[in-house]
Amino acid sequence: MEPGYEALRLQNQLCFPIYLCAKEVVRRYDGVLSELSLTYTQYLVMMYLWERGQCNVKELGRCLMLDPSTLTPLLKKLEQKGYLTRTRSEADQRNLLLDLTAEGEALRDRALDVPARMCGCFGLEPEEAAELCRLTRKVLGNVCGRASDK
Amino acid sequence: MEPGYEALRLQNQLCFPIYLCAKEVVRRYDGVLSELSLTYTQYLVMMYLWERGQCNVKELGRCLMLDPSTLTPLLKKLEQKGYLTRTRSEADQRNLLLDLTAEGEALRDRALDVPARMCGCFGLEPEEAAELCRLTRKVLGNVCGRASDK
DNA sequence: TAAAATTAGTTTGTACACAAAATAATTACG
DNA sequence: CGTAATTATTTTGTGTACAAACTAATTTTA
Repeated sequence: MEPGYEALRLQNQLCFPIYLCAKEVVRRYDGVLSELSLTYTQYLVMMYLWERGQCNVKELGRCLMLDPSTLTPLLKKLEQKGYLTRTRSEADQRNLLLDLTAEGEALRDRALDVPARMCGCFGLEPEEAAELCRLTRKVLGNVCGRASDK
Repeated sequence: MEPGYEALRLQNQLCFPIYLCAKEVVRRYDGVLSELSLTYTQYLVMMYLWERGQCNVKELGRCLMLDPSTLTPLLKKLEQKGYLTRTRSEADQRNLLLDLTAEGEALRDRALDVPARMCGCFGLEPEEAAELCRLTRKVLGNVCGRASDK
């Protein structure tokens, strides 16, 4: 109708399908992960710990790109569920050390089929999945790099 | 190290770059949109209203894929900022009609350069952007369709 | 047409997500 | 060595985001 506003049309925004896609994927994960008493973000934390073992909040936040103020309450919840312990480092009391409990370790086996179940519902061919991975990583690299914004 | 857990490695999760990409893109938008006193989600609502004009909460939620309970407080904030009005429909008091104010309409011109500024920081070639759009829409279609999960 | 079912929106509760400020511990420096 | 600067985490405040329960209005139906 009005000219000059095409760029502002919702259907022309690349950000919109990206935003929706991420939101719905996370939602689908949450449905499956509820069986393990985990949310999507909690699942990311557990994957990190299963793979790398003990770490502190800063390192976890750097690898998952999460703010420490997001992690503090989340880690307390995982501790309450009995999946990890939070202990101040002897060497440097500023560092909070995160360690899996036996129950946290055991959860790994119960999570083994989650990736396959979720990947199946994406409905992408293998090459498409690889390309989606490449493109999202590319955008991520550009958007996060210090901006030459203006 | 341990065998059998490759599928659970963070680097093998397609969901992770999708999740990060969306989060960082929204964050970048928020930075730019703060000049207009809008958040990313509020910007989506304004784009819908700029394009389609009056609507009710249900229709807005259907098109933006947002829960009405997310929209209620968000719309109250947009009303407080003076960008829209919330009025019960005469014909059917259940419907809450959303209308742009003059200030809300005027905001459209101030938002005109947002798409170009943001698109530029994605750093994608036009074909890549088109492919990313296609792939995220495809995943969205599969993930949202009633699940043949299990 | 009066009760039942449906519909639209709001409220409540839980869980991210991050900026900014605050706190506590350690390191650097004068 | 003692104070300033730095570092790691937590707290506070704001803003989504959705499930479930709730309210009010309308439509269906017995």
